[in-house]
Amino acid sequence: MSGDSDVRSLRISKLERLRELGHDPYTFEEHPQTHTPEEVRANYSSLEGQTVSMAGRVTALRVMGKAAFFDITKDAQRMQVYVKRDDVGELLWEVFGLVDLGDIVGVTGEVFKTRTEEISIHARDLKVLAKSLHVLPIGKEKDGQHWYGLSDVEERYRKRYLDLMSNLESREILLARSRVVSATRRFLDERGFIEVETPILELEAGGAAARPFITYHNALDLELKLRISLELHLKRLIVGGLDKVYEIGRVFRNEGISTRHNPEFTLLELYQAWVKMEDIEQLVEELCRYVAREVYGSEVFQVRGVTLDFSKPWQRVDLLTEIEKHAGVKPSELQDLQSAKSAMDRLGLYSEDETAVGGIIEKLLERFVEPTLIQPTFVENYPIETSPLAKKHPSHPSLTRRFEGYVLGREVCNAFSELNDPIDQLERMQRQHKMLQEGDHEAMPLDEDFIYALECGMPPTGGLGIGMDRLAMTFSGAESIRDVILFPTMRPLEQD
RNA sequence: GAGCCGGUAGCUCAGGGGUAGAGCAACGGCCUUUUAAGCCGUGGGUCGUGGGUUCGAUCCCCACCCGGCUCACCA
Repeated sequence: MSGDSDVRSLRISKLERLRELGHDPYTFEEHPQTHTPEEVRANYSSLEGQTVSMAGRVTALRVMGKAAFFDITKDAQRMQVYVKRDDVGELLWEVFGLVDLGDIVGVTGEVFKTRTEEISIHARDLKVLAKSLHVLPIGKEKDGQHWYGLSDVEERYRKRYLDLMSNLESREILLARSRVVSATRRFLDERGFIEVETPILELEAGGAAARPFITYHNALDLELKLRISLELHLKRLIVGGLDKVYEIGRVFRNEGISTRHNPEFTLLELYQAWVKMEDIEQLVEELCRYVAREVYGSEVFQVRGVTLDFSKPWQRVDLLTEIEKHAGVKPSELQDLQSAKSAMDRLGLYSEDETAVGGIIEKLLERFVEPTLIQPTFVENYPIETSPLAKKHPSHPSLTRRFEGYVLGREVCNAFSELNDPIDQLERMQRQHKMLQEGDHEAMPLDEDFIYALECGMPPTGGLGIGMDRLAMTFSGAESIRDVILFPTMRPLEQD
């Protein structure tokens, strides 16, 4: 007997025996939990000899004839339980005999210390609250060392429940993600931002450069797209007079999957009327301080061996200056496509498909500058070609009032003084639309109603976008975006 | 999409042209303070899938599937 299906039928017969004994696990609807394991340990002196109740999954089982020790675990806290036949009687002893590693049980008994001084519960009552019909990948652990468990990456993502019960680190990373998101929401709410929800199903997916997912509405007989950004709807709300709005929502991009990309991910976008780029930079600094305090209890913390300091203002650098510094390409070389391409060639980079200087600048940034931006840094002044929704730089018509924030060599935010000139916006969107029609799947469609909204007058506004998954990676030390997404997109196993 | 690496028992892994091993888990026995409990015993595998080479393939070759990493893509 060792195949999992054999185990399953064996455990079902144990389940039937439990029912014969009048102990059907699935009839129990609750179990008292007077204390957590931590509370019992913290208050041992007053609890010694007192009766307590708790419940959890059986994560270790040591049977010695007519007595046994077992561990129950709940909320990553473990408690040892002692059962003795003479104390619980024949019936409960038989019930206990039907308990397997992985079952969910509830116990009631007195707090005591074993010979080796471990605080434990001396069980007087025991309930099986759910049986596990499968052998679970519960590892062994002592003094921080681990044996076995579940390490197969694919299985951890496909069966996250097994990952969560057997890998404490996965649990901690995902809890950190949750704290990052809720802290962000709290921070913005406290500052008077209004949280809104805008459509996921759109006629045209705009606001970013990405290929959308396409779906279909039967009743309207209409092809719809899943949103790729939140931007164009939120700006309409600014026009409407909601001066501080934000949305934290899922967006969908029909693109490749990597350690930094999942087809659906969580985006925060916020817009604040009457402020400019520099104010948004300050907001990002304050937001990160707030999140750091909530997650780590400090504005300075260590992640992956690096000490990140959010207490100080972020470093501000100029995009083209940094490219010159790290790639050796002068700003003058990045004024026309021809010399930009030859600079790429000089660096041994492929440049055949490049059609605009903006794209080359972004590539150089990614390749040479990003890896150097470990401590929090704002890179400012992005090219207009790749920033179709940002306000022009007043003295450099090829640049915009845009910045991106970098931490640990990864982009964490993208922000700008929003373009509110409807004529300029229309021209830029028409240019994008033309590229789209010429086959660039990632170019932006023309959104006429958005232009109309701008024509009605949008106040000067600062905007910000943060990939919450990447922010969670930064604050949890996760190496892959899949570690901060509970159920990442995977190819299905069976293909029939 | 390309390159490299991986897929062997429920889990973690080793092995390698003659149809497979370990530890944990499982099953049976002993054990009334153990804690990676211990001791004795038992069972369990389409070696990712499909072809090919071979007397013989889990191993070699090819294709495919799934995953990981790197690159490309992703403003």
